[in-house]
Amino acid sequence: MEELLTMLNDIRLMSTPLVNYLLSVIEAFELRKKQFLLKKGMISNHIYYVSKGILRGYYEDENKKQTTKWFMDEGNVITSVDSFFSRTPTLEPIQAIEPSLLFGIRYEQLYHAYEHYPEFNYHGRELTQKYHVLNERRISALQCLRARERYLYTKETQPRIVERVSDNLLASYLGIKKETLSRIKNSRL
Amino acid sequence: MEELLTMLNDIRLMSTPLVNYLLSVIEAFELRKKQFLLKKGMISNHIYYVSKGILRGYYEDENKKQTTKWFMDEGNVITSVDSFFSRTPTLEPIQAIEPSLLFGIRYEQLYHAYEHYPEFNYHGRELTQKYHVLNERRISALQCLRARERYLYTKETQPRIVERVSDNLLASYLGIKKETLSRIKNSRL
DNA sequence: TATAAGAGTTGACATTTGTCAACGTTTCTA
DNA sequence: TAGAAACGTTGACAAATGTCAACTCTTATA
Repeated sequence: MEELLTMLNDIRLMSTPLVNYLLSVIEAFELRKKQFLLKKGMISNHIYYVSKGILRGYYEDENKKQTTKWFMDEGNVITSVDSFFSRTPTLEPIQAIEPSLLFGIRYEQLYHAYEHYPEFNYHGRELTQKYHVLNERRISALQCLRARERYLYTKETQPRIVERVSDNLLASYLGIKKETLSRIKNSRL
Repeated sequence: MEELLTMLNDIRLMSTPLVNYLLSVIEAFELRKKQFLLKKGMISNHIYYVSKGILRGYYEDENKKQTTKWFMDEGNVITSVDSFFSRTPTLEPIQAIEPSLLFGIRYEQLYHAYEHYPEFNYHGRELTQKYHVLNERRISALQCLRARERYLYTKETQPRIVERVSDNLLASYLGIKKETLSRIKNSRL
């Protein structure tokens, strides 16, 4: 919890009333391995800070084929972005890959903070910008690079993630099959 | 200019001092067809509102192969996101596809507004969120769909863009070759 | 207005990646 | 702790997409 406040204060020092409000509404969530934080069809009502563990958001098509859209570990802020901000049922379930500890705030309470503590929009804007920039880079990688290069790029830019998740999940994040990833790793491609 | 203020007031009504500040720092920019708004290696110092026209941001690799990262037309807010927010030289030149009229504000003046008119962080946050959500959807399309489906999805979700740009540029946006796009359009794939 | 440059199409063929099936190894879990 | 499930690897082959070259048709421009 302390670390979350530190992260926010590092963006810009928060006033005591704002801090007190946040402390009064933020809740802790514990997840077991493979447990779901959000299931398909639900509206994402919380945004979470990852204190411990690693999670993924994914998409599952009609044929049950899963595509991992993101991995997030300690220090990151997560939600099903589209669902949370557009208030619609999500196509993107979120699942813990390892046992995880999160701190979450509800949508209404987040917007209450934005309305009543205008300074907090600064934090919201900076955090959204951060993930927006990361998404821009991810789009470049998906659009411009081939399978092998996407793997090397991801290993370079997100080494902790690559070490931490199974090849099965990593392949679906890279947009390739696990067999192809295996061949790439063993230089057969 | 009026339309830009309307767009911002629609997000949340702005105070008169904020409006006056914006009016004092926003400049108009006119571009001819094919003219550059931003060239590779420059730091993106402005963020722009597109009043008339259509532009693209793209990436060019060592072999001069271009990949269009986005198209934006009337009513949108554009910049080279990574460069603008991380204050680094851009890899993403921006070029007008048609003659265009833009209204721009400098980075320093935008942040001046964020600091001195806290209410404006609300607008910055909402706009960043909007494009963040669009990027999330684009990542899904790039990662989950094949060439033909990406074309149909883009025609469905951005019909104005598909009608307005050449197949050459559209193909590079879809991450495929113009020959492949031609075959898709003529149902040979 | 002649000429060049750009845009879209098509065919033949190459390359990349996926599919399916099989197998050994590790890790859960009843 | 035995059996099942998940994971990673490999081979043979199939499907998707790229490459290159040629050709037409339009559009821009000297």
